[in-house]
Order: sequence, then C-alpha cells, then structure tokens
Amino acid sequence: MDKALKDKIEEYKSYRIDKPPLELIEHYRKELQAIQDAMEIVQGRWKMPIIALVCNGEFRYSELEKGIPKITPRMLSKELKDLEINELVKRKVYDTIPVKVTYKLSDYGYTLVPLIIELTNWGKQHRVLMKEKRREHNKD
Amino acid sequence: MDKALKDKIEEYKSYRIDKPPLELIEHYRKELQAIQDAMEIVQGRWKMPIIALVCNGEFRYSELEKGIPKITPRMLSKELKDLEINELVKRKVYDTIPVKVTYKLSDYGYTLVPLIIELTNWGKQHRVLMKEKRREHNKD
DNA sequence: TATAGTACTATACTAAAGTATAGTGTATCT
DNA sequence: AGATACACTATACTTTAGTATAGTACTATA
Repeated sequence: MDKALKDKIEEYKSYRIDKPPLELIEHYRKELQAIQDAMEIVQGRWKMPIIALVCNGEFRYSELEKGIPKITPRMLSKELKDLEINELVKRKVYDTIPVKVTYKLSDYGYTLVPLIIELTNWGKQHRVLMKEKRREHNKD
Repeated sequence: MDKALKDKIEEYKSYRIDKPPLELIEHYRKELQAIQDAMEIVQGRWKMPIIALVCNGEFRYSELEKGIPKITPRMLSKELKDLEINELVKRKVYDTIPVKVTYKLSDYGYTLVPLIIELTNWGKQHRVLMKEKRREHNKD
C-alpha cells in the first residue's frame, strides 16, 4: 500500500462518529435506512453495469447486449424495465420500420454517477491490491 | 427538484465519454470489470449495513445484532466471516472468561468509506424525492 | 436451581435472482 | 426460399441469498 492511500485512510477515519451509544444508534438508524433504500434500487449483478454503460450516451437494445457480455436477453429486458420504472433510464421508440428502440440515462439517473465513480475506483484499486498480494504470496 | 440538484446533474453529465464506439467499448470493458469486482465484495442485503456500522468503532457480536435490526445470527456470522476473509473487518478475541469478541473496520475497510458516503447520500435524497412525488400524486 | 447472556453453528427450508432455451413478428439481405 | 437482424417474451429450470428454528458450551445472576 502506498503513502497516498495510507493518508487517505487516515482521512476516511474521520467519518467515524464518536458519540455515546444512544446517539450513535439514532444516527445510524437513518444511515441504515438510506443504505437500504439505495441498495434496493442498485442491487443485483446487472444494474450497475447497465447504468455505467448508458451514462455514455444512447444505446440500442442490441448494442447493450453486445456491450454487457454474458447478460441474457431476459435479464437485460427485465433490468431495463426496472430502471425505467424507477425513472433512472429513459426508453425511446422511433417509429421507423422496423422499430428502433434506444435507452439512455435520465437526468435523475445521472445523480448515480458519483456512486458509480466511487464503485469503479474502488474496484480498480482493489484489483491492483489483489494482484500485488498474489505476487507477494508467490514469492514466498 | 431544486436548482442545486439540477446544476449537479449537468456537472455529472461530463462523466460521459464521447468517443468512437470501439474506444468506448475498450474504456467500458475496464469499468465493467472494476464494477463487478467491487460488487462481488459488497453485494447482498447486509454487507453495507455492517460496514457502515463498524466504521463507527469497535462492536461486539451482540451489539451488532441489536444495531442491525432483522439480521439473523446466521447471516451476521456469515457476513462477518466473508468480510474478514476479504480483510475489510478485523475480529479480535479477548481471552477473558467468558470470551469477548469484537469487530472493527480494518484500515483497508476504511477505503470503502467514500463509497458508503455516496450510497448513503444518494439513498437520503432518493427518499426525499419519493416523498415529494407521493405528495404531488396525492394532490391530483 | 432456573434463567439469561455470550458468541456463535447446524439443519432445513423458502424466496429471490439469474440462466438456458426457444419462440414471436416484421423486414431486409442473399 | 432461407438466413439474419431487431427487440424482445415465455417457460422451465438452477443457483444463490436469506430465513426460521433450534441447539452448543460456558458463565453470571436471582
């Protein structure tokens, strides 16, 4: 682990609230609720990958299928519908023949971008760390 | 939706990368991997709530049970074990009689704090928006 | 002696999430 | 005429996640 990361960790520790237990529990109750609300919407193997892709523009169904390896058509269509219901994704039907359908992030969907950035950053550095660790392990 | 949120949304849209399809796919492949790596560790109904609690200090098993309503002992012990394996949580056994066991975030665990903050913030504002929406709906 | 607390684990089960496979209707391409 | 693209949906199934309930081994307290 490098110095920059260590410094950051010290910074993050200030997130800790040192309060008497009752106050802490009260504070935490609200956090827990927020976390559960957010997770309900973002939960599952495919929602985040879909959002992360469609925040780069407008995509057709078949483009999403190609962009997100291993997703089945059933999952793609179900997850898109879920995201549409929660107004995170907008579906647009062009009345050409044959029809063209595209999906893009709604304005509200863009509020998830900071979360996606954090998730992606954490995932990237986690992968680096795991690689380092495996290398160290093999050295022994 | 207030002006501040609208401005933020415009800001978030700059996350979008407007590149030719091939470059975009290449860029996205790495993001997808990171997202999936991160989600693997953080996935499920209980991991985030546990991490959000233990980042406030050191907790005994029974305190966690009380702090996280509706979690069953099986889930708590399983999730704590998972988090320990991934070195996000540290388990400490005091050799008193009877034994006392505590859990706290590891330094590495603290790197998840920015993600938790984002998740919590998003969940909070989402709840506010849903409330507004229900109120509008009832007005009609 | 009975009850409660501590930190769990075991077993059996249900519910939710995800997969596999096939099929629909329309249109164009070969 | 047959194959392929498009945007899905239906059905059946498997896997994973989570729940319910009970129990362990120890100790302290009433």
